[in-house]
Amino acid sequence: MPELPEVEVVRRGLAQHVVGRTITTARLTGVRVARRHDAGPDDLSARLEGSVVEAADRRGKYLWLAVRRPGADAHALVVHLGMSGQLLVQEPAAPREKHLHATFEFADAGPQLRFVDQRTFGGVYLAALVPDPYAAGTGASEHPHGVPESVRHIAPDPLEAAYDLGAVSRRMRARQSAVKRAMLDQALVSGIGNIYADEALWRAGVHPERLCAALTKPTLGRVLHHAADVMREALDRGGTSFDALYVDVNGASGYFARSLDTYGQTGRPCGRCGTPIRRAAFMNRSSHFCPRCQPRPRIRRA
DNA sequence: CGTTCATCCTGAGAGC
DNA sequence: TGCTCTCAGGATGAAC
Repeated sequence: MPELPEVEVVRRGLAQHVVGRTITTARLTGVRVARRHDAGPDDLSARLEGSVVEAADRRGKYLWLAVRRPGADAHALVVHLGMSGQLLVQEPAAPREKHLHATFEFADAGPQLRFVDQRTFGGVYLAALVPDPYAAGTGASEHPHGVPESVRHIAPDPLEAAYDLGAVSRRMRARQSAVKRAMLDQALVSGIGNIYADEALWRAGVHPERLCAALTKPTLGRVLHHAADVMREALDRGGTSFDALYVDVNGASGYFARSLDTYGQTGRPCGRCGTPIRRAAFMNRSSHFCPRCQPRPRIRRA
């Protein structure tokens, strides 16, 4: 479940069903699912055995479990869901999903944690925890265990206290690139993907290919404000599910798909002006927008 | 700095 | 029925 609301739904499921339990066995199928774990799948399995899950944390689309073996430092079991990854909490006797890549068993012999991913763009790996480079410095951090070293380059997402909308819009304005490209840059602001970028731009009435530098600061602020807003609304409805690929840890779908105004609405009337929503290729993927509410940039880029 | 493009995979749906 | 083509919630690295 790729974007922030969907990943947060999964994180909450992990907090409820996995935190506090002790991992006895981690079974990885093949090498691909653990390809980002440099020492290989066997090392990952071995290092997880006997670990207690202390927390389920997230930044943007990156999810991790803080795990600790008795007497050792905490580490992060990082999970990225990619395009089609799922984390499911299932009884040991439950049938194996077709694209099951990892199974985590617990000392209580209760439900297992399973990683299922049709396309295997996602994966799991173990990483050291380092101090959050974006921590505000004052008071308690939202990430008391820190962040995985591999997540250091990921900027705070709009639902974090460390998120600074003013700073992001300032950095954005300095860019000579399309506004949608900047919104999808996880090192600038994290958690936004193709769906919520299109939705936020529709709400703000900004064409995805407008140059950041050509937009006013208030306009950029509005775009970012809408991005946070639409993701909060989606989270309230359990995320966006188009099919069975995007479900929570119990296999349940979210209900935000019916609330989408542009994404996947090609040809349907714009909710504001009735003009048919258009789809255009952009960054090797698709943008959806209203050609009337979101006029094209006047100057075409070379 | 930026951008485009390819790549990693599987499956669904359209058109022929 | 089957074939080909396009498309899909993402991230990364090469080449320009």
